[in-house]
Amino acid sequence: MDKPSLPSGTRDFGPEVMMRRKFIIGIIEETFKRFGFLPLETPAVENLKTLQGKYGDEGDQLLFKILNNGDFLAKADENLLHQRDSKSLTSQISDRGLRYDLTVPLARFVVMNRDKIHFPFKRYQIQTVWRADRPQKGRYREFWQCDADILGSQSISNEADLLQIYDNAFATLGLKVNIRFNHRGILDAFEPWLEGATNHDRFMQLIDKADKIGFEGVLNEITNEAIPNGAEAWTLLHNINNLSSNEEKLTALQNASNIQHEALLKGISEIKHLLSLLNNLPASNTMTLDVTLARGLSYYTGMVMEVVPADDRIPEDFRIGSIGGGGRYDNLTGVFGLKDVTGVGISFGLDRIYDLMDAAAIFPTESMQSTVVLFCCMDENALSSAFGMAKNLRDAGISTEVYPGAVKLKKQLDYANNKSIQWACILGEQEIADGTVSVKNLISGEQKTCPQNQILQQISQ
RNA sequence: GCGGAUAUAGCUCAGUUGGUUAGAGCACCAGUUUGUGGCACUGGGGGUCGCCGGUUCGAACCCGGUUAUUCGCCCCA
Repeated sequence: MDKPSLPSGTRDFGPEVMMRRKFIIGIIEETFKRFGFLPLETPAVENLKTLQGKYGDEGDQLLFKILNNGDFLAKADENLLHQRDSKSLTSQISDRGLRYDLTVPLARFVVMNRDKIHFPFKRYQIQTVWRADRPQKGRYREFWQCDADILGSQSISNEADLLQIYDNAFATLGLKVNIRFNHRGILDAFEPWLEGATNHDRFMQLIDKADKIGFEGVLNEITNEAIPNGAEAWTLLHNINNLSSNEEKLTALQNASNIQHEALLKGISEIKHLLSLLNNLPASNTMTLDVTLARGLSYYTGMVMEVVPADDRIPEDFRIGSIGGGGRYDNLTGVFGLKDVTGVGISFGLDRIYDLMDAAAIFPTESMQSTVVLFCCMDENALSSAFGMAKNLRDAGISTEVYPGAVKLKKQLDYANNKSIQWACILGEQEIADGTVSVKNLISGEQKTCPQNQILQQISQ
């Protein structure tokens, strides 16, 4: 018999893990709802046409593709088959793939349902996505994203809402983070100075690595690749970032002579607007303008945001990238034929948040508990009384189990112990005869015998 | 797509220059205790040492290949 195994980059989530994942999901979902977002789910499988060309060449390679059903090779091109040309053959033998993120399915949904949707459209979506990436620490082939997006509203108040969602959710989770934001307009303003779009794209790719390789590391790479004025531009950004307040950074940007550009003015004014909305609201986490934040080359066109852990309970050596990110993208639905719909959204990286909270050991105990009361019967005759009492407790909202069968008491109490059940209600010959039940507190060891209709009073003391 | 590391019981791992019957802890089962858990003690079940081949009188150990996992790089959450 073959040893059972999992495909690499995928995981089972056992009951203990699921309890904690649900704890996280519950808080994120509750926060989304409290800001007026409504749920959306889309299929795991999308047409490849929907997915391809949306994530760049690299992204296309990372798509999981599904073989067509039936005799899929029969209609395939003879030459391509003979040449073993996998890439060209793919389009002939695979029409569908697994979704790669939640944003493209959202765009597809909005375009297909434009007659039913009222803008601004606020939806959240908590589902699995798949990427055929090489797995490594904090990176999986199957993972979850928790997205909230607003479509069809240009107002910066949406960005303000999203930053508050980050702050609220992580505060409720009990994890300290740093919320960073930037505006693509600020970075776009560097394009003339860097002498063109190609240099600019590469520059943004490189500065995105600052977290990993530091100021010097980025500077070296920029120098190696001889990006015109790259070193100066990077130094300017770095110096601005070292200023202590968001306002000082904005002033410095305004005064930087090499990057004066329409895009910069738009970026600065939108950030000022954002800060004015958030100014008087108390926040649990720091929100800092990080002028080096680029977030890849993807579709972002306005504000970009990112969440990084900042909790001292996380072990020093536990390095993991961002645990959330988002931003504004103009013309989100353009590729599907619906023009001029702007969108802004954020995403929570559930799996990384879990890994962090696990490493920092900050899951509250209530995220672990399930059953509160276990009925232990000494003989089969007691089971029916136990069922009656268990129903009453459940009706009162208390998670209750009746141990299956009248096995040895030691075994039943072991079971309760392993499951961290707080109360054992023991029913033997004596209790049944007297119409009582022995209620034992498994934490203190205390045990009292009481009438069968008074369990609730016993355990709520 | 490229590089490094690892692979021994259900899990985490020991295993001496290559030498008899491959070990520990945890978990599981039973007992000490026929109605009282956590602790302790005693006993028990459990292994194709990833797989294939080679060297050797003899391989968990050395060599080659292969597969899987994992950590980095590219890229990303």
